[in-house]
Amino acid sequence: MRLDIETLKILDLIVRLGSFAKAAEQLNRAQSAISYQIKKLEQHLGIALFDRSQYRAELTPEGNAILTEGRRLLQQVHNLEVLAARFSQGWEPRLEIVIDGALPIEPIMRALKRLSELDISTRVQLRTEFLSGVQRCFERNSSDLMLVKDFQSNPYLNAKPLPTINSLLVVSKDHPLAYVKGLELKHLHEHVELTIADSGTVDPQFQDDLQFGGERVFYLNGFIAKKNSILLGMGFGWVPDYLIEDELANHKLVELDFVGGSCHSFVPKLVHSSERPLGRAGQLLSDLILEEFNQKKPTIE
Amino acid sequence: MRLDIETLKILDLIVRLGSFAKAAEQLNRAQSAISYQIKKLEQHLGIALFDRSQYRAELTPEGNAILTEGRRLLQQVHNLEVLAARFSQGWEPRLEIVIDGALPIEPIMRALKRLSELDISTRVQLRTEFLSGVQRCFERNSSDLMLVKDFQSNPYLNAKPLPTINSLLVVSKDHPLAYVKGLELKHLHEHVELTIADSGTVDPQFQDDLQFGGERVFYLNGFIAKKNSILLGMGFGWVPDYLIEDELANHKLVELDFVGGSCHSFVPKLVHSSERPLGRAGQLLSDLILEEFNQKKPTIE
DNA sequence: GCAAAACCATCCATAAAATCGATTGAGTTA
DNA sequence: TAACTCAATCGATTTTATGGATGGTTTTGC
Repeated sequence: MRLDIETLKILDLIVRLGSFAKAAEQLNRAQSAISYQIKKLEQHLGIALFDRSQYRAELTPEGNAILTEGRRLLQQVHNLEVLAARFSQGWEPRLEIVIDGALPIEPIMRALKRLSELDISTRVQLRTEFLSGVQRCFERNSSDLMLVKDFQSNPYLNAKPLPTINSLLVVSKDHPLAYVKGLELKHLHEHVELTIADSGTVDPQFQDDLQFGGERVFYLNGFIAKKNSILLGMGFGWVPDYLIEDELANHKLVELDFVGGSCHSFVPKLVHSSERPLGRAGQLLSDLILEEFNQKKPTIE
Repeated sequence: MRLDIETLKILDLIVRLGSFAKAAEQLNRAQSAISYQIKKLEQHLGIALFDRSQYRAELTPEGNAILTEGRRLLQQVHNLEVLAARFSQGWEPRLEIVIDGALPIEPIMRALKRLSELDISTRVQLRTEFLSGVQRCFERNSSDLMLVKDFQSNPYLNAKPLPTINSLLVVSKDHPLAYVKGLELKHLHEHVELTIADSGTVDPQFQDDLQFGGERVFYLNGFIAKKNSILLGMGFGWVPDYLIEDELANHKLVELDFVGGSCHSFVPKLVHSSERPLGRAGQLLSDLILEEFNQKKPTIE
């Protein structure tokens, strides 16, 4: 004999309609069933919810207090059922995404915002890693989606290409290498290279294959820090072009004239594993991300 | 087929103990009953709470989300049951008290504070009225207790005396009446009388019987306002002595030498109606109020 | 002022549900 | 490999909820 939700609903209905009989009618039940339930509730709680001394059964003050609490409870029950309904419609409870810090964050944020505006119950967790750290995090945490610059393929990973991003080899306009024509590797080795620490490994041999192998390499933990360091003249390095459009236009940064090339393109991928199929929110977010990327950043050859 | 609390408790227990079987044992039920309830819940919610593909049934992410919400719900159910338990032990849900503004508020506040420290669920409502307004409010609102200077008795009202309070007829030291010996009524009539508006009636004939009937009477809405007005030299009036001990000691206020007497004692009463018997909190508060009054303000002859 | 209607409690028979005990098959431990 | 543990399932049984009828009030409508 326990407190049950159904009886609280009955209590609420009785009070709203004003009588046991009306509540019974509304619920398509016999009035005796209503009386029985209320009596049972009163016995369980050990208090009189209704004062039956008058013609109409009236809520006691205690009953009123219980009703107030009970209504709060009913609201919460409703919330729980809505949550369950969402899940049963395919909305997964949580969605974890890992992205490479080299990719622009704005389209992702716009996609997340649009997802959140749909008022679904899925909780989204976003992580940023670098280089191999993305895939390592994706696999270790069984994440649902990853946005990578590059990844080790396997039969279960399903990748969709995103618009190409160009990385430029740049340096501050005040740096000794600026405006020098026909730079060779040996020239670069005389200066500090700024790069991003791979968050997936501590072993330098697996670092970014775009490194030049000079003696002085500074590892930074994000492209914003890298860009700022380059702007301060600390060294040279690769930076995605979308981050430095302004600085290139006003010549605070200049592209190096490196004989090996100063522009490097890559095709970022949106990846998920078919071992862990995407739920409804995952599919939706996946679509939104593709849409946002393709809308804002037209592909460059 | 509705969501019921009992099943949420079972769900919680399964997860805490780690298996259906252990939960069944703890609940002194057969394991089949537990399976049955969980299956029913899953059908009701339309989602799988457990993943049964492995040896041990494991919570799905959806199940985990439901469990989290469910635990919140169980907490609320528990609160409701505690509330009911308090009521069944005699703690009434609310308690309304009306006091006369002429009485000192500190002992009442101390009593209320001590009551609240007992962590009971009774909500206390306090009102301040003046003179007949106290009883009018008490009767109109079916209040539980009143603290009055005076009241119209009836067979159902049960009054307990509180320590005597003295009202003094005082005036500012700078007022023309100050230090005048042998004042008669006609002298008083030449000056402004300050008094408290009876909150129970708008008809002046039922006003405080201590009024002097002069032509210029200012009605104020509280003793603090009255005291301040007297201090400013606006007129004379009765003020309870506990409010003006300091001012009398440093002679900012002086007692009038009125031939009709300048000190008027009254015995405040703590009253409740036997038509509405006090609940447990009412009795307790009643005791606390008596204790606080008798402790702090020893009776004066 | 009287009859009809509304209100709620109670009783009893029955329909619906939860539970038990036993069994099965899969997985784990020693 | 034998002994356990785990959870699903099934049929029988107990427990609980419901419907319908009745009775004692009080209110409403005429």
